[in-house]
Amino acid sequence: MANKANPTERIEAARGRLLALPAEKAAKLLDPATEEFSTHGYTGASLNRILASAGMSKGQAYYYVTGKADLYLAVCERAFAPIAEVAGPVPDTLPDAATFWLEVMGLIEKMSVLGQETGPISDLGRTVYESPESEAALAPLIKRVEAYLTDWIKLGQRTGAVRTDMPDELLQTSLLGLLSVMDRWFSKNCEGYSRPELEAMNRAAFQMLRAAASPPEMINA
Amino acid sequence: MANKANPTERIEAARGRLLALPAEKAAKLLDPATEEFSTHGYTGASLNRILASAGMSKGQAYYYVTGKADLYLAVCERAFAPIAEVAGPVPDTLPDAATFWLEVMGLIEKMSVLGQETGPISDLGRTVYESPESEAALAPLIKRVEAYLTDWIKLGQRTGAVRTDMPDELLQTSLLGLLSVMDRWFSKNCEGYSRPELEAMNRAAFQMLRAAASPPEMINA
DNA sequence: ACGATTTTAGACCACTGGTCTAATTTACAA
DNA sequence: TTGTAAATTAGACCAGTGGTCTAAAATCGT
Repeated sequence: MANKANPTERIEAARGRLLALPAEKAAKLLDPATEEFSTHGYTGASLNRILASAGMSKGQAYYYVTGKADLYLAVCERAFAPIAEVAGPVPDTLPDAATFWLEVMGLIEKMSVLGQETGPISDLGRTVYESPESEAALAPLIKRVEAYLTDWIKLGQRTGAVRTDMPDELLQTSLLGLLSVMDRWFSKNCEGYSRPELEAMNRAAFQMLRAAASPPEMINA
Repeated sequence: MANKANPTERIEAARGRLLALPAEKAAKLLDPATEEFSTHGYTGASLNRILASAGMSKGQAYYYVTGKADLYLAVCERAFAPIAEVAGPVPDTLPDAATFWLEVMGLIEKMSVLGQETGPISDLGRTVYESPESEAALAPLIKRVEAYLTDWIKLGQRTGAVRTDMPDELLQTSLLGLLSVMDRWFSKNCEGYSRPELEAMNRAAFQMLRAAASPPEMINA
């Protein structure tokens, strides 16, 4: 039977079917969806356009995904999966602030390299905070990312590398915002610059992040 | 006559009629529209809902505004007008970096005071960069704001207060992003804190902005 | 070969922003 | 006051939206 299943069950059933699909088959739906969400944002994206360009019927798609929000979540989870993989766990302790920033720099480096391989994930990333609707759709994903970032910030604070003079949430929001806006810029403009120029800019951007995050005592004037 | 007017003429005609309206009459449409755009973002907002809650017919509204994009622009321009007013012109020169930051601090202070008076403008502000569609709709407004910010940054660079080690656009994007994300946080969370706490947080946030913008030479470790 | 289950197709629904015409109201002149 | 031209309003109408649902088709296990 299993009819009249409550919504939670329904979405989980559909999710299960989608995940059971061979990646290649899932891509038939997720690829066009990724393209559409990237270029039009969440609310602006057209499900019908996605279906048309995927060559699927509505019934077929809705068998693997319960709606637009669900599809959006699936798209983002797939897109961000490699990043999550390369991220790795947050260390428990570090000797001092300097090594903390070295670690962070390495992490960012890895991610930016990955970003260039994987293609422009930023266009999709910028849609995340587009509207209350999009945030709601991605709530589970967002929660995980923020928890991860929080762990790093807390580690930074333990090592004395990160300021402790404002509420955690404000600090975290600010740094995440700064990071994402920079990421967006780089992914948009990286083609106009040479490798050495890019590296210099990367260094400057990293220094900016670090300066923002560091305790105020470390600033001169 | 004046039929078959080209699109530019049409929108200007409508704009003229809207501006000619007594503010109180215009508010009948713009107030519900502001509410709707704030809570649902640009693409997510429903024109029909706005019209219903304004008690206007479609024909009436479209007489003063040529479409959703146009209405959105009108809403944002009205909402940001007082800010633009209090902003004032950018000085030509300043003696040194310290006074530059004093000026900036004063400016931010003025704006945050105004923000608390005017009500939560940030909910609307966050919708600006929601999607390509919303950005396109606000293009004229965005251009003006960014030009203003650029002037301040250039002044800061002339006085040695602001770093010059990255492309103008990256610097500007980053600082604007940082500012807006902070503004959003404050407008959302200011009610949970006492006055002294708020002031302390404000100081910390400002210091963070300053640290990010300052030339790297000014950082110790 | 048969019955049960999974999968697909697409008609259908209430809604979206936008256009257009016809009616109404307003303004002004004779 | 009346007549007429212009400004303003009402709402039917259109193609397109995300989402639901039923009935047919394909697949599987026995």
